[in-house]
Amino acid sequence: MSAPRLLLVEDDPALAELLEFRFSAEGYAVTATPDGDEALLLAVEESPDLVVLDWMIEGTSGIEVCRRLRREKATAHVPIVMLTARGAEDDKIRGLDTGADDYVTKPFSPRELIARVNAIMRRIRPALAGETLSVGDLSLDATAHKVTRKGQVVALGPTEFRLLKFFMEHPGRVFSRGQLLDAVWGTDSDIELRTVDVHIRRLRKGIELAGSADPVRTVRSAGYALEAV
Amino acid sequence: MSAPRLLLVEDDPALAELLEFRFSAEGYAVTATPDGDEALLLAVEESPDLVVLDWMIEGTSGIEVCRRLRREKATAHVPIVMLTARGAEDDKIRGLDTGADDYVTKPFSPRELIARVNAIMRRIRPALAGETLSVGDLSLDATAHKVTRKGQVVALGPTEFRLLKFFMEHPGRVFSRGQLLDAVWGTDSDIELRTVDVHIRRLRKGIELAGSADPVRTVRSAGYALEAV
DNA sequence: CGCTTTCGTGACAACTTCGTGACAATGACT
DNA sequence: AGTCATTGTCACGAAGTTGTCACGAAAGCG
Repeated sequence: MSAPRLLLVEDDPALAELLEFRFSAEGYAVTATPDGDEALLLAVEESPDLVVLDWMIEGTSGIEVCRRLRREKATAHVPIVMLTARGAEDDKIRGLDTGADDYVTKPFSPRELIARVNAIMRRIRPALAGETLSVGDLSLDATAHKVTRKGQVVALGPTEFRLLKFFMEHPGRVFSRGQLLDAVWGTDSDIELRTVDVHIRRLRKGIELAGSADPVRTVRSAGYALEAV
Repeated sequence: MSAPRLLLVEDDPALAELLEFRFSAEGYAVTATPDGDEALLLAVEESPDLVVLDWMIEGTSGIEVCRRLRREKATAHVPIVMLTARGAEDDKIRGLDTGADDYVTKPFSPRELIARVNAIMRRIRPALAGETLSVGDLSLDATAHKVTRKGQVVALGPTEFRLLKFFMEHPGRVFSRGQLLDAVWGTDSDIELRTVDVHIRRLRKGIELAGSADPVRTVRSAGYALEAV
């Protein structure tokens, strides 16, 4: 599964940047624009999985963007989360049936918005549920116990899953076989160091993909690492 | 290892001291100030990796500090964790709106705050735990076990890696073959002195780069040194 | 300049470390 | 009981690394 695409339409530069950063960290591929007209173009070109739309924006107003998105066949069913100002117009806006899937009233916490977006994404694309680690073209959903590489779902054994998860929690860092045993098998396991090699091999075999390089790096006489970025 | 730097802005002396102690124990290099204006100066001077900011502080208010940090180019992307009073929902939310990355409501447990800070640190700087040595156009990441010269990744054998690391920990200093044997091979190694020459050669070959001078200096009848700067 | 000392270099055999296929033991599930 | 996936170990060969040596070049020195 490829990273879920998100179109962010917000004209406050500070807020836009913050949200773009947070959503990127959350594993979304974010496209941002402050302009309503440009948003309509981008919505068609990039076919995002979800649109976060500020009510007050330059160019075409947020609510108009919302209507037009619904009218266009290509974007008619994109989930839309509206950012609305708190105040007198609140009820009026809510009353208008523009087709938004959710509203978040300003001021809001990024965390709250992310939670709502994640909730919608889970509904649309169930595999996105829960906490998602993401390193390079790998992504791992801890709660759903699923791993994907470049969008392709990947089958791993329980041990390989834990091993990959540990690596993804510390991308780029080299771990000795002993450290991996402690972290993945448990501190009081009495297991041969070389056993790690075998599971590394099984992990590699599991996530191998034609045309893509092996992200697991072996560092001779030191251990293994998951290639960051 | 370059410890992650943390700027603590808190005007309650007891709480400040407690947090400073706990964060130090957690491995952070903590700079603390009770004053908002001073915090802005320190943020530029020390370029901390993260700022913990109390909402209610002397001098410039917490939220104003937050805004100004974002406005300054040097500090625009520093993660900020706000400490807010319970029930001050508006403050909390406005804090996030101005660019804080997370908030913790008082009263909180130090453990909770530390957990949040650690979480953000992991997200922002995954390789933070990794010390990266840097001498001239060489840089060495010990935890990732990677060496680069002018950005180019360089492949070294284990011994060459340790040798270079030792040199980079003492740039410019001349070491005799005996000293190098003790430092890189271990005190109780029974190895020919001339073997060092061979590994110096292998190191040179490994990091050689067209157009760049050899940073390894031979000091006749004394030993070797890594050219500083 | 000749002599001595010190260093750079290529070669190489001994040694480590790693990848891989196979296999038996285990436990879950039918 | 039987099937199946998973797991830990091992043995073997491939690949990389290491310490040593021999020889020649370079540097100091009277």
